[in-house]
Amino acid sequence: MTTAVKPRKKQIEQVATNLFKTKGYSATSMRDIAASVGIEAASIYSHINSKEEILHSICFRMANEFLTSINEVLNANDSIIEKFRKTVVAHVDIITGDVAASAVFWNEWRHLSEPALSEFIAMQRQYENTFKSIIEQGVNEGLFEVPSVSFAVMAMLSSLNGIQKWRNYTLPPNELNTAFADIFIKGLLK
Amino acid sequence: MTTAVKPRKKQIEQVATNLFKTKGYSATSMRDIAASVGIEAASIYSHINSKEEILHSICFRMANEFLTSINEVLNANDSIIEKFRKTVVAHVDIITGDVAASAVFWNEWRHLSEPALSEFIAMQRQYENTFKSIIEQGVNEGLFEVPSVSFAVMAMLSSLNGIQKWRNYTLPPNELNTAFADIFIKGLLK
DNA sequence: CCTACCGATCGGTAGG
DNA sequence: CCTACCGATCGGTAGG
Repeated sequence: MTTAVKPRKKQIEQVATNLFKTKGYSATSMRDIAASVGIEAASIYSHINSKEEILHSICFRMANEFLTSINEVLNANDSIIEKFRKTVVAHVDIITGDVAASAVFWNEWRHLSEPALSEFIAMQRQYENTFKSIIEQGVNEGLFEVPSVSFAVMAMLSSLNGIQKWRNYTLPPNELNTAFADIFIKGLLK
Repeated sequence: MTTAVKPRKKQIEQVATNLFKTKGYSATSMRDIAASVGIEAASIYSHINSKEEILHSICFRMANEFLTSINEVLNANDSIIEKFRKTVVAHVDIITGDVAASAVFWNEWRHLSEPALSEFIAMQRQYENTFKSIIEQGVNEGLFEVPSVSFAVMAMLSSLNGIQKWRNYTLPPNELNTAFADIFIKGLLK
């Protein structure tokens, strides 16, 4: 029986992700990460170049996942309500699929330095704007009624992204995604 | 014309709150705070005992505000929908009333050490449970329909608490509070 | 409120 | 992947 050995680099990133989530990026030292992996701090640098490189990798991987997912939904041939539902479900699935990485993505990106910081913020805005265009279309079709489209997007995203702070999921992931879709579709309907 | 001079201690706390919000508690040094106030780092200690004391003060002040507010609503003689509405409005008002302190309350409390940490978590739970009891009563009266009361509370609170991360309010505070109440009442109604 | 300073810890490097 | 170590910075104190 062979044991699947996780490549060190992946292991370091995973351990770091969990520590970044629990303690925060700044409060997590390279020695914390090394100790969790079971090696010396200096040895980490055989696999990665800096602490920020790990943060960069997590933040941009998640940002790409979110953007890829919303673009797929956008290109499908669905009603606007269905597009909205699919976007919410996909967003929740990405979060529950990797809660630790989502927490880092949402809470620790501010510790990126330029130019990565600006790039990351631009990706965030792009995602928000795509989501906004979906709600906007729902309003234009007379299906949704909102006091402000920006408000609706931000209220939604804050709610979904908050999952990573929950002490428990309250519902299993495959019910959580549709529960979110339902509550917000109802909330936005005219 | 006399200029109202802010007592040093209050000034230090306010400056620290803003820095904790922007950079995070761990990444904010006493020297950062001192520089923003315009004094030397060592001079801070004439007014406060430790960095954590500032965090403690912010977190517990906000926790008490939230708990006081929800208990007032609970004791009023209103319909359950009205209680729900008032709770949401009050919650949003507290956040928009001090966004920086709310951000610290929501994002930095994990850096408290025991026994304050456990006390703080208990207060959070108490608030969530009170909110939960309001929704539960709405369900019992046949007004609300939710897949899980815990889910509804957490989805709500995540959404409201997310305000502190918004790049802009999307709506002025006196419309934001009722917009939140409306969207979630609609979302929870049977 | 300042100067001067403490021990601890940080991210990271040299060299093997 | 390790030992040994670097300069910088941390929260905080002594003493005025």
